[in-house]
Amino acid sequence: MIEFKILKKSKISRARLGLLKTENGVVETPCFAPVATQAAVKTLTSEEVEQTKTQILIANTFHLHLKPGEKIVESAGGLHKFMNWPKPLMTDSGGFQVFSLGFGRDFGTGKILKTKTDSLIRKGQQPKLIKITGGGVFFTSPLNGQKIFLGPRESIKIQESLGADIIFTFDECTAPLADYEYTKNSLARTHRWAEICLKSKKSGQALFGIVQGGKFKDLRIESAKFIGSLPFDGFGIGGEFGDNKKIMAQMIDWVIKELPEEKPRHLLGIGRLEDIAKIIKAGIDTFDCIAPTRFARHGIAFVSEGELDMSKTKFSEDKNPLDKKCSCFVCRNYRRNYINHLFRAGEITALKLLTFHNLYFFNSEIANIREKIKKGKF
RNA sequence: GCGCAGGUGGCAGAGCGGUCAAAUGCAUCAGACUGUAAAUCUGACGCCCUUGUGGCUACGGGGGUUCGAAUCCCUCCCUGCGCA
Repeated sequence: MIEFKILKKSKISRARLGLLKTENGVVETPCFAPVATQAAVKTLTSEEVEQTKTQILIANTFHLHLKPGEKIVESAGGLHKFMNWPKPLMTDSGGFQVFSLGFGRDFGTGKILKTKTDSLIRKGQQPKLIKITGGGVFFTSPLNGQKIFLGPRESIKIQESLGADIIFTFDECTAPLADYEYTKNSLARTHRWAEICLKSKKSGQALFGIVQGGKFKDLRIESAKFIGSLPFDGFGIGGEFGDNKKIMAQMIDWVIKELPEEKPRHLLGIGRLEDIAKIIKAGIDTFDCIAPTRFARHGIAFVSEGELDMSKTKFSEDKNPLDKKCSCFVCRNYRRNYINHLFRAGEITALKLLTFHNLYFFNSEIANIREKIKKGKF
């Protein structure tokens, strides 16, 4: 079980300062959760992740079900022991894979639409490789074509075996191309699944219900009201976030107003550097995103100036640390020219150094924000 | 000196008479990435412009055969290997 305590509410925004207590430790919120899909933050050991001041991780039900299978994790004593991460853990339900391996893959789109397209996903339409039904989703593993069925009961059962502190309801993350009717229909299904998840859970893990509804205000509000009315331990806000960033904050706003105040809210899959302040001000307590880790592997350092592509030649003679104000071991000990060299030389150390820095930098930025909230300045 | 094999875009390396401004890989440059199929993906990559079934210059140098040559012939230069 978890306990959520709100220490302070901002008077100038919806931001709040809180403590999320779990059996494996306390999370100071607002807080970022790095993504450890396959029970690992890519390039880092769990010990290294701890050194980035990370408080909580999120792993993935779908991927761990495929490999190595929840039985193996369970027999290892659960995810915490399996990956030697003694701190709080979340598992995503597999609902994101309904999108990422479905329409996301078919249309080559992410959760936020970049370019306007005429193609819309209409009610009744199915992705090429997966089949979404009322009872759950038939996946085709992209790895080997294996067929996997995941519904609310299956997802909860797997998540119980994995043993994270916080688990999520099985939902359908809808695509930004989904039209109103598709989204409405999908939402009804996601709501039904949420109730089933709630009923089928036997463990003492905290269960977060996920709000969907796409870009449609009435659906978002309807979803927040419905999910918010159920006895979840907290709430996830998922799905697409519109055609541009301006809409995103507004969409969070629609939802947050409808959710019970005393419970934690997790924003699923959002967290580029530029988003942090906005989403915390919108009232988000925790959020996860692959950006700091994946971008690191693609050469991007998150620093005070913004996102720097450390693989560019312009850094080949730059003797500065990644960020002058950052106190992580990478910034204390290494210079940009070295990291640039590592990238150009294809050395995997480059990926590790940037991953470490990005996480540390993210966590520091958010720690600063917590301080500001405490002082009433955020 | 003789014999053999070669000289192709930044590099490696295909092509061996037209569909070749020239495969592919690497390198380079630019862009993307938001609950991770991602140490990934996309695009550009001879020069010029009015950006096009456009123009120009190109496959070691020079000459030739041919309607047409990176591709065939002659010659020169260079490289590698072998033999003196």
